[in-house]
Amino acid sequence: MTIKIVEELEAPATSGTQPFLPDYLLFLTASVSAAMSEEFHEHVRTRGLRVPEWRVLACLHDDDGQMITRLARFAMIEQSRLTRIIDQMDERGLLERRSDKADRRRVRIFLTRTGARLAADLVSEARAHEKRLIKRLPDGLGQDLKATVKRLHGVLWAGEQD
Amino acid sequence: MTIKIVEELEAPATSGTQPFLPDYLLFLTASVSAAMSEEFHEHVRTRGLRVPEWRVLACLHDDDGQMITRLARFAMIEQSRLTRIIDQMDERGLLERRSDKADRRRVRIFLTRTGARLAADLVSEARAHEKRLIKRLPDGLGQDLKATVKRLHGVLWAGEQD
DNA sequence: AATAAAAATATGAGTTTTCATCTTTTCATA
DNA sequence: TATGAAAAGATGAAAACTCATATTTTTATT
Repeated sequence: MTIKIVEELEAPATSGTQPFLPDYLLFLTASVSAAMSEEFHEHVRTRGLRVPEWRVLACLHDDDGQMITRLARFAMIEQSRLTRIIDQMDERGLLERRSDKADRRRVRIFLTRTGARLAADLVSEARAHEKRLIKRLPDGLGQDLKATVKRLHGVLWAGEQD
Repeated sequence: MTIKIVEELEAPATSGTQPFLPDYLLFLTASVSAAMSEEFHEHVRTRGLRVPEWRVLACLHDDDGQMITRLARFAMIEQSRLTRIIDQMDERGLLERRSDKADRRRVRIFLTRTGARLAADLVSEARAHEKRLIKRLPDGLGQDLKATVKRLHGVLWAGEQD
C-alpha cells in the first residue's frame, strides 16, 4: 500500500458551498436512528442476540405466525438472509417453522415457549429503555420525534395490508 | 429441513397485550429511515456505488481530508470495514490516502478530481430527491421530521469535536 | 529520557450477507 | 382445465463484514 505524505498547507478543502449532510434529511434520520439505538442494541448483544434476531422476536411477539416474506419486510431483513436467520433461531429453539395448510408455498413462523419468554423480556426491557432515553433528551424532543415518526410510519406503510 | 404442517385453528396468537412495535420509538425511527432512504439508495446503486461508499463521498464532499476514524463514526461504518472500503475506492480512483505529517498514525482521505465530481453530482441529486420526497409527504410531515432530527442530531453529537 | 498506556489504522480468519436462480405452489385467463 | 405468470422460500457461490489482534506512532507518567 502506497501512501503519499503531504504536508497540510492546502486550503480548508471543504465543498466550497454549504455543507450538505447537516441539512440532509435522510442522513440526519439515519444518524439519529443509529445513535439512539446503539445502547439498546448493545444490550441485545449482551443477551446473545444480533439486532436482526431481536427484530424477528419483536415482530413475532406482536404477531406470532407471520410468513417469512412479511416478516422480512417488517423487520427490514432481506428475504434470503431472513431464511437463514430463521434457520439459526430454529436450531436454537427460539422459533419454529410451520407450513401453511391453506397455501403451501407459505411458511409461518411461530415462537417457541422459550422464544416467547425471551421476546417478552426484551420487549419489556426495550420499553423501559425507551422511557429512560426519552427522559434523557431535552425538552419534548423524544415525544416530538415519536409523534412524527408514528405519523410517518403510518403514511409510508399505508399500502401494506395489515 | 423438517417443517410441521399444522392447521391454523389456534387463537389469534398475538401478544395478548398491547402491540409493541407500532409504539416503539427506535423501531419506528429505523423503519421510517429505511423506508425513506430506499429509493435514493437504489439510485446510488444505479450509479455504481454501495450505500456506505456514497456516505463516504458525502462526508468528504463536506469536509475533505478527514481521518479514517472520524469518517467511520460520521458515516456509521465500522473502522476495519471502512479501511477496506477505502482500499476499493482508492483502487477505483475516487479518493486517495495521505499520511498526516503532524501525526503519522493518522491517514487522511482526500477525494480525487473524479471522486469530487461524482460526490458533487450525487449530493445535488440527493438534494433534489429530498425536495421531491418532502413534497410527496402530507402536511408538513417532512419539515417536522427534519426540524426534529436536526435538533436531535445536535444533541446526540454534542460531545463530538467539530 | 524511559516506559506504559492510548490512539490510529491494518489485517487474518471465520461468519454473514448478497445476488441470482431454483423449486414448489398458487393464480389468472384464455 | 391447461398454461404461463406470479408468489413464497430455499440455496450455492462470491463478496462483504466482523472480531480480535498486530503494528506503528503519540501521549502521559515517573
